Amino acid sequence: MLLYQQIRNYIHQLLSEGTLNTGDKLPSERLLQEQFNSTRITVREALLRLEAEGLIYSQTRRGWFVTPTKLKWNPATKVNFYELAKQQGFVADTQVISHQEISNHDLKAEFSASTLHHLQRARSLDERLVMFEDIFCDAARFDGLAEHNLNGSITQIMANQYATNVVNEQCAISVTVLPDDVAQVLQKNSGTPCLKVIRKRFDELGSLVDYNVEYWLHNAIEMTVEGH
Amino acid sequence: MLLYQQIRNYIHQLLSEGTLNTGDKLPSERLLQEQFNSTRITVREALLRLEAEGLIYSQTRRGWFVTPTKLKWNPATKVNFYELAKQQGFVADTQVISHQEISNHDLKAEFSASTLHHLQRARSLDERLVMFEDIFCDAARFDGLAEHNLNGSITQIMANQYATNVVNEQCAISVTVLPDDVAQVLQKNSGTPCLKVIRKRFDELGSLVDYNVEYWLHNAIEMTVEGH
DNA sequence: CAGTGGTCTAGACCACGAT
DNA sequence: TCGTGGTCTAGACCACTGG
Repeated sequence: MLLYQQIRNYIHQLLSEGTLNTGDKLPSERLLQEQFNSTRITVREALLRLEAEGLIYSQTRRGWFVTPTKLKWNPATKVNFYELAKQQGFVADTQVISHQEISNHDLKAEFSASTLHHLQRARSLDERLVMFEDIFCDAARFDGLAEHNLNGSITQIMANQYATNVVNEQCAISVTVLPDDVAQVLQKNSGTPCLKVIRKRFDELGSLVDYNVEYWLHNAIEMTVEGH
Repeated sequence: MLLYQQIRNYIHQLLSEGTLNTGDKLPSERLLQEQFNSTRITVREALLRLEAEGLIYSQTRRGWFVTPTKLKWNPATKVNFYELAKQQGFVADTQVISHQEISNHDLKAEFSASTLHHLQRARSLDERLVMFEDIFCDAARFDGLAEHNLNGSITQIMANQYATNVVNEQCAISVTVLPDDVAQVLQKNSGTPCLKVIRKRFDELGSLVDYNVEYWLHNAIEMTVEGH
């Protein structure tokens, strides 16, 4: 059998035995290298595959760690992020990365607005950064948005402060890697796999309320969808 | 800038310029190595990231190729696979990998059945293998299933031959890698990233009709979901 | 047959983390 | 200061593809 598969199997075994548990640090690359009389290149081959598999993740120059349980999330329900996380035993947190009003953006046409809010946020579960999002919405419609607490649910602010209710939503879900700027915020290497979710949300009149682009670490989330 | 990022950018550029188009073969690893005065390890670092990004894919010992457009698919609608592919300009194909009746499986309880059909199929778009699926259903309920054409829509067979209609469906979607046996069928390396979709489908009475596990090459599909 | 990707060796230097 | 992962060099052999 291939050497990197042997190493991979070995880690699999440590995981299934319970020798390694959620959040634990793996043996260092150099230790594994010695243990298998191999080289770091080969060891990393195994580790990168385990990462792609979603079982482990790395923290730059700190080590490799066992991935926690995935958050189960249904994009079609409007459950509050904190509530959802809490139900599943996570402590959730949100931080605003930036907020500005922009006037030259491809999305202007779709909103038929001259100025848009552009809000960037990052979210973490149990102190682990797992998601980055860009939120766009009409600046005129949501005038003074920034005066509210942007760490919480935007949906709630829209409902309570602007009498705007989302009644319809379209998601496009694909697998890709974190863009470089996002990777930096989430403290990951560029090239880290992710689930990209583009969400368009509409009000009763069918007009676009907001346009969100979310990047989820691929090993942090499992999506559920119900049909018909 | 990092060398592998330079190589990655170079390929990005070839793609955006149109020098490389859908299905084209990339320069060989050794050619890129010379061009950048580098080594294959570094070149492969770049290529593997581009693969994770979904832009290119490799065919063992044949080369690296530009990924075709992704199929847009809504798991909650019951559109025929062939029809969907055709609408988007693909030629679709399905092949049955295996079919057997099994009597010892974890799913037995969920079906409250003593024997299950286990059908394995692979699907391709434009001759490119992109999906593998395991289908489980009650062997007693769908007695003689194998006498029908299993290359087509199972949903249709169930509706037309067994008066069974799916009215409800639950999907769980996650990112992982192809299991080794699946990788072999799809002619990929084990460790290839994929989108895993577990689908449970129910009839009017709320009883489980079938249980499907689908593995989609991550660069072959984009899912769309509509909510509320 | 030559060319390709897949795997592997045996090193190296760096920047950053923990202490 | 030392251990860690991140990046990189300069090779090698193999199995398979394609002509």
